[in-house]
Amino acid sequence: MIGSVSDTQSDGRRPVFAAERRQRILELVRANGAVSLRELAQAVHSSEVTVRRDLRALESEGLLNRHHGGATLPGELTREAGYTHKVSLESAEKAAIADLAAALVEDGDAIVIGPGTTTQEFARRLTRHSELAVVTNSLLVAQALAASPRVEVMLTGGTLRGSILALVGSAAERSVAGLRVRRAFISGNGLSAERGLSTPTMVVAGVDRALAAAAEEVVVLADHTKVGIDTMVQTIPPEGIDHLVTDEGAPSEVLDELAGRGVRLHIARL
Amino acid sequence: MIGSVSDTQSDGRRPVFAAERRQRILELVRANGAVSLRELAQAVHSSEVTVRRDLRALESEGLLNRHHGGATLPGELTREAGYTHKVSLESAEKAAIADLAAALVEDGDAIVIGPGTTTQEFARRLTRHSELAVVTNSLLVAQALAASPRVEVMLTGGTLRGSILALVGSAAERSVAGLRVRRAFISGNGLSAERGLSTPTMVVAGVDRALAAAAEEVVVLADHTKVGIDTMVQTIPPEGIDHLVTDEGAPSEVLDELAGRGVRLHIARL
DNA sequence: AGATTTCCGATCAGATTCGTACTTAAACGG
DNA sequence: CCGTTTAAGTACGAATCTGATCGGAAATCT
Repeated sequence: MIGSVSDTQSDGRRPVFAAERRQRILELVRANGAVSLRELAQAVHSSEVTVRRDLRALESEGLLNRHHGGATLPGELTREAGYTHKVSLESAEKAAIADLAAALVEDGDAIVIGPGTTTQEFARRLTRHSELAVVTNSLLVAQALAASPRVEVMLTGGTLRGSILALVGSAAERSVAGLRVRRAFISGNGLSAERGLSTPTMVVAGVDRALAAAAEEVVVLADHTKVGIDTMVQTIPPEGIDHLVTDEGAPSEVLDELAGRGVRLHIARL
Repeated sequence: MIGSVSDTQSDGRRPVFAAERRQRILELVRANGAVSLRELAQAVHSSEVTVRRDLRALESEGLLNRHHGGATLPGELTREAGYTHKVSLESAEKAAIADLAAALVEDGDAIVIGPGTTTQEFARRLTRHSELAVVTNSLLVAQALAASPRVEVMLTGGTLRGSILALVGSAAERSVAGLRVRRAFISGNGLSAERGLSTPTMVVAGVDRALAAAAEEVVVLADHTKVGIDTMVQTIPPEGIDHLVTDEGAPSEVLDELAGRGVRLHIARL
């Protein structure tokens, strides 16, 4: 379709090919960070429907993010891969999971807590424990425990990832390298029987692995919307997971498979 | 990116997407710790109803806490009684000091920021800078800068001191050991000409020293209530202080003495 | 403790935008 | 020369976003 160079009439009219138009759209979005659909249509001399189609294609390639009214760069405005939208209504499930997971913690324990809204909820449950030592890379988890005088909170170092308010990077991984705790409580964006726990970004995966490596046992906290889902980067293989805390909505075939690989299941009832 | 598209007069209409607006709201809440609903509505040029909806969505994602009249950072301690009380006190002086100190930062700098209400205020002024690298041991400073994509924030590791939401201890000191930045912006509880900067607790003093040691120049931020005061542990001797940013109320004899020891003075005018 | 003011939640209406179906135009091949 | 295929434009119903209003709840003041 693009190969039809035979007809290059170089006079006043410009034959705008689809690829050329999309490239121009990308340039505009990159230059301004956010451009409205109307402006784009005007800029490339096409109808809004055409631009919409282009945007859909570009979005599927991950080159930009589409919103109501226009498009933006990926990364700047996006939080973690949009999974947070789904999670927004599951607060009851999360609370139940957090309750159940808190039962796995005993006074005097040393534990690791990873970032995530579920683990944050879990951390709130620990304020009544005594003589707890908690290592985390999540600012929200740290703040949830900051007011508890009998819980010692250690934060890993690292560069701050603003979208999830957690510390990542080589410094974060190094700072837990010499650590040894009893249990690590980790969340993620997807959990499948084949690939285990996974998240959509590399840097987050790196620290998650490091956190898990510091613990004798790994406890995964995942509500049912994440069970059976695979995202880009694998963090913990199924064999590395010792406990899974989830809620009733999780597909049983995935749970059975995980149990077959040695994962102990804890199902929270609402 | 917000300021760059501010030429609304020429076009008469600017595309503000929902996601963009929410991001801006988050930015404001993180930078100020607590923002009223009315202020938010005014800042994003939307109705209060819309902001309320946004807040509801953001709260369900755990990114902020909302309550009557506005929203605050997530985490219980952020609006601890003593803390917000202190923030409101002398806010005019602190703001003036922060403004003046922000002028000492240039795009592309690498700086260190210590904990404290004044330095937190100072950090808020840096959200518009580009290509900034900030190292801090204060969770509040980190959160103030979390939403700025052009500022890289690195947190030291360490054990969390809940009362000031800052990281202390040997791990914190170690993590800045190999660091070298241009300027360190430090606050404290007292500043006298004889003993320099001081704080009432040992562990805080330890990190303050470590932070100062990582910078070529040390900038002390202290409002007039701290000038002439000595507290228990000395952190930085007067010779180690390169700049002092304070306000008009500071006793001139102390300032003169400090100037005589090589401290460059920056007096903020209200 | 009671009254007043402020703020929140819910419902409704207006406007814009999105998705899909349908139509038109051009290119390609026989 | 004509049918088929692909891209682009038009149209319309559906979904979404925003702003306004009103009853009720919460906080503040006296």
